[in-house]
Amino acid sequence: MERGDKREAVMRAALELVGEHGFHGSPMAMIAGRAGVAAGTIYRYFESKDVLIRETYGCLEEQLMVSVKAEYPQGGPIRERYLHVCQGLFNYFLASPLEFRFIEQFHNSPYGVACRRDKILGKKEKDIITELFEEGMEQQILKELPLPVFFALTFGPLVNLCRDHILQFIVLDQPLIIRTVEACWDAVKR
Amino acid sequence: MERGDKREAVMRAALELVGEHGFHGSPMAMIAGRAGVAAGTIYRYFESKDVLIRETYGCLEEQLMVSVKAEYPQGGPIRERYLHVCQGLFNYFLASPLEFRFIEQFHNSPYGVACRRDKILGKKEKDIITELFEEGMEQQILKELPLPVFFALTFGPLVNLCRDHILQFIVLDQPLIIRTVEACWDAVKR
Amino acid sequence: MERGDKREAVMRAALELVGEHGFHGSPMAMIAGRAGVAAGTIYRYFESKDVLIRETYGCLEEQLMVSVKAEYPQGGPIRERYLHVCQGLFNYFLASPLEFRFIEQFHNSPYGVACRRDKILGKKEKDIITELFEEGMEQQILKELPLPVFFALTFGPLVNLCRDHILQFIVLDQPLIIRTVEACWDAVKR
Amino acid sequence: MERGDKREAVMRAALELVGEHGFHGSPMAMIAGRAGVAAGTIYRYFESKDVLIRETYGCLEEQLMVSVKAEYPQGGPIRERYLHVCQGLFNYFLASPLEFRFIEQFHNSPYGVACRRDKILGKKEKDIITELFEEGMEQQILKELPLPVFFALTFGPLVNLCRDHILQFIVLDQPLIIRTVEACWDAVKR
DNA sequence: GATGAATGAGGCTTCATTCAT
DNA sequence: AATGAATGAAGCCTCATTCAT
Repeated sequence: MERGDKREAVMRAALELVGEHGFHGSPMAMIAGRAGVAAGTIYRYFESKDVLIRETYGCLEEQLMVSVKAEYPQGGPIRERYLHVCQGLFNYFLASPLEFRFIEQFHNSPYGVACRRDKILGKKEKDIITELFEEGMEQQILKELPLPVFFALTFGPLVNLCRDHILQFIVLDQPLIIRTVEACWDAVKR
Repeated sequence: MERGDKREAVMRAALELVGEHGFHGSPMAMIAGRAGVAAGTIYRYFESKDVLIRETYGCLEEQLMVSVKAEYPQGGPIRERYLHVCQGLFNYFLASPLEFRFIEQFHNSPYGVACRRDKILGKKEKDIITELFEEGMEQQILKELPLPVFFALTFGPLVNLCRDHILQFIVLDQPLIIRTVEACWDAVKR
Repeated sequence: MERGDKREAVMRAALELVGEHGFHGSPMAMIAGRAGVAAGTIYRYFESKDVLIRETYGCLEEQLMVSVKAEYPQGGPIRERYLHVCQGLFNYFLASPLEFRFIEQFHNSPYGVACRRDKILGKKEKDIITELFEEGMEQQILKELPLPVFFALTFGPLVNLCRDHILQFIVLDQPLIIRTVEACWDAVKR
Repeated sequence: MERGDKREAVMRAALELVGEHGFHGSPMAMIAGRAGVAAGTIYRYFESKDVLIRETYGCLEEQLMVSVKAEYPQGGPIRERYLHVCQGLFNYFLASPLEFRFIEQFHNSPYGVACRRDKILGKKEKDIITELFEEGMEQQILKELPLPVFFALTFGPLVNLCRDHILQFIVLDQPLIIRTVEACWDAVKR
């Protein structure tokens, strides 16, 4: 296995195990085992378990944004852009259940809170979705609400349903996804 | 302290500590300390830590339903009942941040998944909210969607915003709560 | 074994093992084994290995001072008091080789340096020996030297010889001890 | 870098790091880093960490003896020779704090004990200082004492004070060094 | 019933040493 | 000869659970 591969393998193992059993159900030794390396080896690539988790999350977030931005109708009507983003997220998550589970676990942990704080306080670059909401409000197409409310109205249902789908409590097909996303649009539009 | 009191004290301590520090940040010894009992004593009332957590959750869920049902306009219009339930939940959670945090932690853990499975598969009695959605669909006031989608469109944003409020990423006051709940209504109504 | 006994047993085990193998040759598990308790038990009595070491040292230092002060000819001539202290230390150390080894290891470690710094900077109460040197200088019986030099001229040889004796590189009997102590007196006296 | 240079570099790095952080604060990887070689490379020159430490010590001891012998008034009066040796050692150690720290660490470790045993049991060649003491006794200039007592009376204070100086608990200047060495002379002389 | 000291498995991390390149 | 990634044993510490008092 080559150098980069090993790093990848460790992150992949962390992704899988955390997705399946949570952070506390995923000891470093188990991650190492799944990755096919010795326990000590992980520490050549990641300073600590915390760092491993955070970097794994970082990669996932990047992938996610890439997937959302793909074919994004920049400059198109707000509604179209909103539907595009939501459907993109749905499709990404449903196609990547492990990634979804990991991201969820991350957000529901001290890591995630700190991360969210940074984002809301604007320490991270303003993303495509924030822009969308701000522009929508300016154009009086969206309701006049604080940003976190838009995020809640959009990602709250989305995340909820992806989880239910992955846990097989519901089956989401394209038509249902579209109808759900349109319901979210009803929530945010004026 | 009497028998029942001791049991209560332990659950209260578990609630507080888990709300503050999560399951893994709340050792049994610490729960015992907070409850004012010896560590071993907890095991006279709860078979294991898992059981303690689950029973504590059970109590919280009951309280929650009581609070939602209070002054519930049974027989009134769907919209009014929907708004009543949502506002009730918002107000309950914002007034009980520890309870909220505990419930959230619970739902994002293996316990929570099993619990949710039982509920969706109908192993538990049909609750007031399910009734509301089913009736609304019958009357063609609500959209035609699977139940889990209604839950997602409603509780997704609600939980999201309560968390943000408790973490002080946003300040929810009554007007904003109302506008948010009305946005959720827009999502579910036809 | 009773509560106090267990604490004692752990310190005793630490004393013995550190004396024999040094700090790094004395893992907590080995100390526990020697003390006849489980590894985790040590942590009921001592917050960490560091604390265990420091408290063990503290006890030894107390014993040492008790032994030095016993029959101390307070108010007697400087020379007599000096010889008394030195002989007391020699006899204590030779009778307690494990204690000696531990104290030595402690002094030659980061712990010991911090401890020494506190003592020299006067953070600890002025001890009987410091008094002796200061009084001796005032009375012009001792040479005019900084305190650390007196300590070096006295404890340097003393510690060196105790080590050699314990390692059986030399055999110290009472006459030799007396002659050695008198040689030290020659070094400090005017 | 040539073969010899690399070996030197490793020993130099070991010296520095052990002097600064002790044996256990100086992992092989860190020594390698400081020396500018790969970790594995060290093992081409030294069988193990133990061997590296011992050989490094050996070099230092040689240097030390060279420094002591420089301008040594061979054949001169005992007192002059004694003062020369002691002052030489003081000056060497104060000018080479890392070397001093390393030597000290070495002596206070299992390595050091074995080393000392060999020296005292005469397995090593008789050194200049031993000669000095033996000659001084013969000439009845020095007290009649076993050799280890002379060593203790001389090196005990010396090492003690060098440490205090390096740790900045005292400042040794030439006059104070001279007065201290003379005090040691008072201890050993008849 | 209540206590809380004791247990020991298990978690994270370090580091001397090896070995394929 | 040199490299440095990989190994895995071993260290410190935590904590759910038990049991003698």
